[in-house]
Amino acid sequence: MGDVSQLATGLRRGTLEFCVLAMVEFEDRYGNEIVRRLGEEPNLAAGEGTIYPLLSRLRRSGWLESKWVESPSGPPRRYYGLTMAGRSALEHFRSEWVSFRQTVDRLVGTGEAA
Amino acid sequence: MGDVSQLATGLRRGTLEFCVLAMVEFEDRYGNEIVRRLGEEPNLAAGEGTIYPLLSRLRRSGWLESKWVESPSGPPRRYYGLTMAGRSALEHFRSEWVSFRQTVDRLVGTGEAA
DNA sequence: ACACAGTACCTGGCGACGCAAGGTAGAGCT
DNA sequence: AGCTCTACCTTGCGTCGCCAGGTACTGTGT
Repeated sequence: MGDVSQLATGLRRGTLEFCVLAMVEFEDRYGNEIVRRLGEEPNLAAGEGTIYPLLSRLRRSGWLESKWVESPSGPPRRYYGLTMAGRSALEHFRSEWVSFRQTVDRLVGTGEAA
Repeated sequence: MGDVSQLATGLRRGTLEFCVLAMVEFEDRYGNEIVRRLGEEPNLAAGEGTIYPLLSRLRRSGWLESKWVESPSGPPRRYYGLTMAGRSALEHFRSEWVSFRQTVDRLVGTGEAA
């Protein structure tokens, strides 16, 4: 567990799903696209084995909805978009995240333990 | 999983251990004390069943060391302190955290997906 | 002396989730 | 027909937070 490469993995937990929600907030996207875009974020890079199950979970939770769209070249894609519930979940996360971020900054940031 | 109360749980993952490291950076503390202090942090409250195994892991990882100290009233306490490795792990987390925090702020914060 | 509460430590089993590896299938090209 | 690229999904594993339960030492009241 003390492995350094595992550090980012732990941080992703509980945040990644909301980053995905945010990615489809204004524009529908499909799985492989999300994987590629996240791959460009140094701290959030996640493989297919992480994203596809995550998308399925979010769909089952009712936060995402999907529709199949034929690709101009290649197999059909499943496009995801936010549901009402997903939108409010994202909003809720935003406020929760601000609070959480501040707490961690205070405890860990400077070393001034509370 | 869509449960709201689970939100903070996911966020704690990968962060809690470094908050604990930070708590014993300048002063040795014992398990129950850490549980109580974390309980006062709204976003990081964690029970004994979380903290004691966490402390054991950090000890096995070589990031914490411990010594038994008799209590002025009550059973003996196991006090934890940072090792050299723990100190550098904490430093590493601090820089990693800043980077991670910025990425999440950018992706989720305003909704302006990258 | 005895029971009882308070403090302090630890563990077993469960569920959630990230992830590597492996699997299926359509589209296009030669 | 064979090959490659794209796209989707599943299986099995390890990690970790957490609930519930368990042990033990100390001090207090009767």
